[in-house]
Amino acid sequence: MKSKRTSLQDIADIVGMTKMTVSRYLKNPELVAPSSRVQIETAINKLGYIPNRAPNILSKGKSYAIGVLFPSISNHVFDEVLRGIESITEPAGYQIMIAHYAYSEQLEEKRISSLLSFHVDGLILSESVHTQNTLRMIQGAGVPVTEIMDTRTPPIQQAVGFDNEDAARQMTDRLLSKGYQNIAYIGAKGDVRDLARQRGYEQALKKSGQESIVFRSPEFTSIRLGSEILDDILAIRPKIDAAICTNDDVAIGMLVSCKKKGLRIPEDLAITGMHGHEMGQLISPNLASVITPRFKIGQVAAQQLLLRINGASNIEPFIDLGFEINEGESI
Amino acid sequence: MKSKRTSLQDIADIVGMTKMTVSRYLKNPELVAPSSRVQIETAINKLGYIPNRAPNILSKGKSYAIGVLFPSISNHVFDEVLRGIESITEPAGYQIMIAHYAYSEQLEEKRISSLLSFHVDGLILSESVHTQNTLRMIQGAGVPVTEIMDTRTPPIQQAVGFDNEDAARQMTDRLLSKGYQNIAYIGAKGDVRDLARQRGYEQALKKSGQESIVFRSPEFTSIRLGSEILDDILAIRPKIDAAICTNDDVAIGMLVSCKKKGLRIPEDLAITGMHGHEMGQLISPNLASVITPRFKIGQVAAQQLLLRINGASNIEPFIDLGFEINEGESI
DNA sequence: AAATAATATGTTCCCGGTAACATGGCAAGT
DNA sequence: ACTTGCCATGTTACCGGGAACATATTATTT
Repeated sequence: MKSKRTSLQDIADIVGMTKMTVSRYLKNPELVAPSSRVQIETAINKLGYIPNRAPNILSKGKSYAIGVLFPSISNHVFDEVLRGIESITEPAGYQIMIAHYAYSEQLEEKRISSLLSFHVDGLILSESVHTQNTLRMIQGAGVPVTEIMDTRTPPIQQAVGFDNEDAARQMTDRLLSKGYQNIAYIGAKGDVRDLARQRGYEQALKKSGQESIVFRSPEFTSIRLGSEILDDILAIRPKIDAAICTNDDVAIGMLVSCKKKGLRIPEDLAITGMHGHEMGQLISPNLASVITPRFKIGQVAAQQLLLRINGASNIEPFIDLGFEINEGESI
Repeated sequence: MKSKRTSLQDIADIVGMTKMTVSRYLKNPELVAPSSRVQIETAINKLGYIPNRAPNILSKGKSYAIGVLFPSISNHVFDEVLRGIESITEPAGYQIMIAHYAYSEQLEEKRISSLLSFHVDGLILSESVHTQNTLRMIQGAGVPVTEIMDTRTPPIQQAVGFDNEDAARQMTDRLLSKGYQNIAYIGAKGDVRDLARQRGYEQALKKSGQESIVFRSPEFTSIRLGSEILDDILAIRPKIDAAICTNDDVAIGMLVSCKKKGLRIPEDLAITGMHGHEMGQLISPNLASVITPRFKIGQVAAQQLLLRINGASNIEPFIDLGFEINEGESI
C-alpha cells in the first residue's frame, strides 16, 4: 500500500542513467543531451515525480520557504499584506508557510519553533513582543527576520510598517480641531500597536489640555465587541462625543449599535477606526479611518527579507511607509 | 557569520556522549541515566537546540505536518474551520501548513505540489475541483486527503461538510412560502459550491412554477461587490422582491446599498446570505442566513484525516454535518 | 559464584538531491 | 597525428535524526 514516492533514482533506473543526470535535467536541461532529455521526460510523465525538499534542507540547510506569522488569519488587514508578500516571493521561487498565533506570545513561540524545524530561510512576524525563548531561537537559527506593521517598538532586526502612535495622534488632533470635547479611546485585548495608538491619543489630548478617557476590553477585537461595548461606555461616561476605536471592526460594531439606538453620527457621537476596512467605506455614514499601506508593507517586508536571505547585511532597522487619514463622514 | 545551527552531535560533543544518547533524552528522557540528563539539559540550555525535521522526513518520509488549503485567508468562514482543525491536530502533535490559492485551480496545483515537496502527511482541501495534475500528484504521493465544505461533488477520497444545494433549496422554499414572487439568485466568480447553491435555488423555483432569475458577477465575492451589484440588478429586473445571495458578504453589501437608497428590507426587497457572518447578525435588519457548522467541519475533517494517516482504511466518503436556517428579519 | 536480567550507552546505516570532482569520447585546432 | 578542450555523464560524499542491533556495566536471582 504505502508505495514509496518515486525518486530520481527510480526515473534514472528506467532510462538507464544515474540520478545525477536526471537531477541535471530538472535543474538545467541544457546540460543534458537532447536524446536523453526526451527519455527522461517520458519516464517522468509516466511515473509522476514530486520534488522532494528534504535532502536539500538537510544537506544545504536551505528550504526556499519563508515563514509568515499572523495573529489571526481572518483579519482582512493581513490579507492585503499577504498579497504584497507573495507578489515578491512568488516570482523569486520562495514558498510561503503561513501560521497564526491568536495574539499569544506562547503560541507564537511554538509556531516559530515549528517553522524553524522546517528550516525556513526567513521569518516575517506581525508581533513586536516576543518571549525570551523566541528571541533565543531566532538568534540561534541565524535566520533573517522582518517585523511588520509597527515602527515604534525596537525590532529584532528590522521593522516595516507605519507609526501607530503618530496615526492615533493625528486622528485625535483632527477631532480636537473639529471641536470635540470628550474624546474616548476604545482598545481591546491588545497588542503593542493598540497600546501605541493609545499613547498617541493620550499625548494629543494632553497637549490640548483635555482629560483622556480610555476603555479597554479584555476581549479580542471584533465587530460584535464594538457593538456590545457601546452601552457600557455610555453608562460610565454618558457625555463622550467622540470615540477613537483601535480598529475598524470595533468602530463598525459601535457604529451599527449607534444606529440601532437612534444615535446620530457624528452629531451625537463621532467614531473613527483604523486600517480602512472595505465595510467601513461602504456603510453610511462613511467611517473615518487611518488608511494604511498594507500591500506595500508586505511587499517591502518580503523584499528586505529576500535581500538579507541572499546575504545583504546593511539592514535599515526601521522602514516607515506612512499612512493617510480618511475623514469620512463619521467625524 | 552563517554559523550552522546546533545539532545533536554538537550537544553530544560537549557532554562527551554520542548523539544517540542525546536523541534518546529528547524523545524518552527516562531511558537516559539521571546524571546524564542533567548534563545534556545544561548543554542544550547553553547552546539552544532547535529541532530539525529534515532528517526524519528524509529517512522516514513523515513530517508530522498537515497541509491546509483555503481559497482566501481573509474569509472569516475559514477562520472557524481552522480553529476546528487545530483543536484536533494541536494535541496530536501535528503542525498545520496553511496555504491559499485565490480560487484558482492552477494555483491550487502549485500549492499542493509545494506542500507535497515538504512531505506533508495529509491534506485538507477546500475546493472540489482540481486539475488533472493535482489528482495525479495526490495519487502518486499516496497521502490521505479530505475535502471540506461541500458534500455534493464526488470527493477524491472523502468530503466533510454540508449540502450546499439543499441549503439553497430550503432557503428558497422559505421565501416561496412567505409569498415572494420574483426571487433572484446572486452569484459571483464561483466555486462549485456557489453553483450547487444555484442549482438548489433553481430546483425549488422550478417546482413552484416560478421563473428563475440568476445574476452572476465575474468578480470575486466581497461586500463591495454586493453593494455595487444592486443597481445593475434593479436596472435589468426592477420587480424582483427577493435576492438569495451566494454568501453573507454579498448579502451585506446589498443590504447596505438598499438602506442607502431608501429601500425597505424586507418589504421592498428580501435578502438572504450564507454562513452566518457575525456582521450579518448585528446589522439591522438581521440578515437571514444559512448557519453552517464550520468549527465542526474542521474538527471532523482533521479527525478523519489523522485516522487515515495512522492507517485507518474504512473511509466514509461523505460526512454531512448539516446546517440551520436563520430567518432573521431580512425576509 | 554463576547465570540471568536489566540498564545505559555505542555503532551502523538509511533516506535522496546535488556540489564537486572525475572520466571517457569526440571534435576542432595546429 | 597529436594536443587541447568541450561535452555528456558517472562517482563520491554530505547533511542529521533515529531505528535496529550490539555491547558493556551493574543488579538480581538461584
